[in-house]
Amino acid sequence: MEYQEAKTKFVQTWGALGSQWGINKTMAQIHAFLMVSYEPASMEDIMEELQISRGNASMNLRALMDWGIVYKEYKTGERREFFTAEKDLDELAVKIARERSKREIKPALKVLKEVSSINANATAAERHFVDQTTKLYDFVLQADNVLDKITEYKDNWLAQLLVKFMKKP
Amino acid sequence: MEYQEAKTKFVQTWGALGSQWGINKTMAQIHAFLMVSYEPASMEDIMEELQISRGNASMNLRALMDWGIVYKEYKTGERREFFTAEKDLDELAVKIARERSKREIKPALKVLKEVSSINANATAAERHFVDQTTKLYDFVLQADNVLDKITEYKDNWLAQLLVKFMKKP
DNA sequence: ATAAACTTTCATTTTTTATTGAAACTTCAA
DNA sequence: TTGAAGTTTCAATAAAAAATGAAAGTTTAT
Repeated sequence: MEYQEAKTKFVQTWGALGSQWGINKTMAQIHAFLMVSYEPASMEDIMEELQISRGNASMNLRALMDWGIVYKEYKTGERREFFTAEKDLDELAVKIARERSKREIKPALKVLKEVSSINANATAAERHFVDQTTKLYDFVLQADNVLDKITEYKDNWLAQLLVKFMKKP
Repeated sequence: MEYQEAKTKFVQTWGALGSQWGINKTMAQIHAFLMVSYEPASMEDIMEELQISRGNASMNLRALMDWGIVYKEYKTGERREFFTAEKDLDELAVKIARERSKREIKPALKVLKEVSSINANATAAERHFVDQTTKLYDFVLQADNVLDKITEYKDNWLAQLLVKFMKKP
């Protein structure tokens, strides 16, 4: 396999992985492309490489910047804007984790809290509902806290986590 | 809020969370419904509660059973099949993690390995590509290993993880 | 102030994904 | 062995999500 083929394959795979995890395919592809680009890329470069429209490129670049994992760059003497991706993987993981926690997990927690707090214990079914949603709330809250904790390490959190787990108690 | 309303809200929310994470909405809703059901539910019950067709219910129940998080139950003297969800949250998380690792992460790793192993170091761009995809491979591999390790604990892995992280080194 | 170079927006269209429903299949009881 | 009660399959359809592209908006140089 040579360079161009490998690059395309990588971008496609990353895009597919993205969709499986609820991230728009093109967004994941642009990110993949920028991650392996040696130099900052212009919107034209991206449109060309991924064969997508200007609007699509613009909207997904904006989304990636909102996530904090793609940056705009200005080259002196150049009118156009260029883009680069966060390339530090620890930093990338932390940002994705934070963003998904904020956008998806925290709102879900709020609802879990609400529905587990209803006043209903007339029937066994009602008691079971309250019991189960309470457990779920506790579980998700704890998971979210762990996520917070480990991302505090920032640098090398994954390696540290592995070390901790190698020496079982 | 009373019981029925809370139940519906919970099922809807769990369904929405599912789609955000790449799991078909109905599949997540059926799972949510079964998790808070005190008694095993028949296909009719599920169709009724979620207002979905027989085919849809059948296909998503099958998928949930493939994931190992919903079980068939037979009631003596009953012709119909009943369904229950895995209710132990540690067990549930472990099964989901395993399945997603097997279906999505492992295949992605295979591709990362491939594309990072190409023979290309003629240009700076080529070297950067190999370097970056190698790092990504290592990172994803490590993450997948951590996932494996922590799910080995099975019972209460989340709590243990939190404990480990409370006492920072 | 003008216009060239570039970016953003959003109504429309396309693509992808999920759902339906009816036919085929299975199982069990009589 | 027949048929009633139930389940599965899958081609057709519907719904949801993503992409297009042209018009509107910005920015900068002159």
